[in-house]
Amino acid sequence: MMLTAEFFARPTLEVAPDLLGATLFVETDEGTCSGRIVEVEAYLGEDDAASHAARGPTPRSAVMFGPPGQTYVYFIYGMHHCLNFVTEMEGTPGAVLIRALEPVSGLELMAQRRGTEREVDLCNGPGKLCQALGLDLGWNDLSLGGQGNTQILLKASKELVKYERSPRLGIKVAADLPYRFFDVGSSFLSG
DNA sequence: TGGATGATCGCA
DNA sequence: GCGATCATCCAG
Repeated sequence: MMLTAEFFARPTLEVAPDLLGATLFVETDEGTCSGRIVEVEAYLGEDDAASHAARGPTPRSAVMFGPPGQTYVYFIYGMHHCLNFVTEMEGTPGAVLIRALEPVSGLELMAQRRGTEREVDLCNGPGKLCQALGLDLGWNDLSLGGQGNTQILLKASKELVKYERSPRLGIKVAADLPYRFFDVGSSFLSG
């Protein structure tokens, strides 16, 4: 069962834990890679100072105010990309940051892109997984599925994932909010 | 523990 | 325009 925009058209804090266990597929000219989502973070609107949407829409954050299910990919620290999926109804900002994956397929390609053979180091961080999957700004504001030889897909989980919450990592404001969700038993987490 | 490295955004 | 900031990663 593939996840569609409908899955994301609800409160961000409900979508975030439900994404745990889902499988993310990224198809490119080089091949297809996939991984099981084991760690995410929720970013809200004006009540969340750490969110790019906290001060209203900007050229970058406008995607977060758009229709649910769209990708939100941004460039940070001069060298890394981060992948989110937009949540909430159109007009209401929200997104879920994908922080870590358990590699499932395309490990050879991911290892080549990452420059390491260590399976545990391929996707255990938001920047790492974008590098492993070949994601950059060209993947921003895309719909799930779509057409052509490059596409991004999400397959729902059949299992019930046991997860925990914690404060989000790598932020200095709103650092107390417990908006990080992670698979308790996974050994592919970031941090 | 700090340096790389450049887009983004608020304010001038 | 300008400079502070940044949802990170890696070497040392």
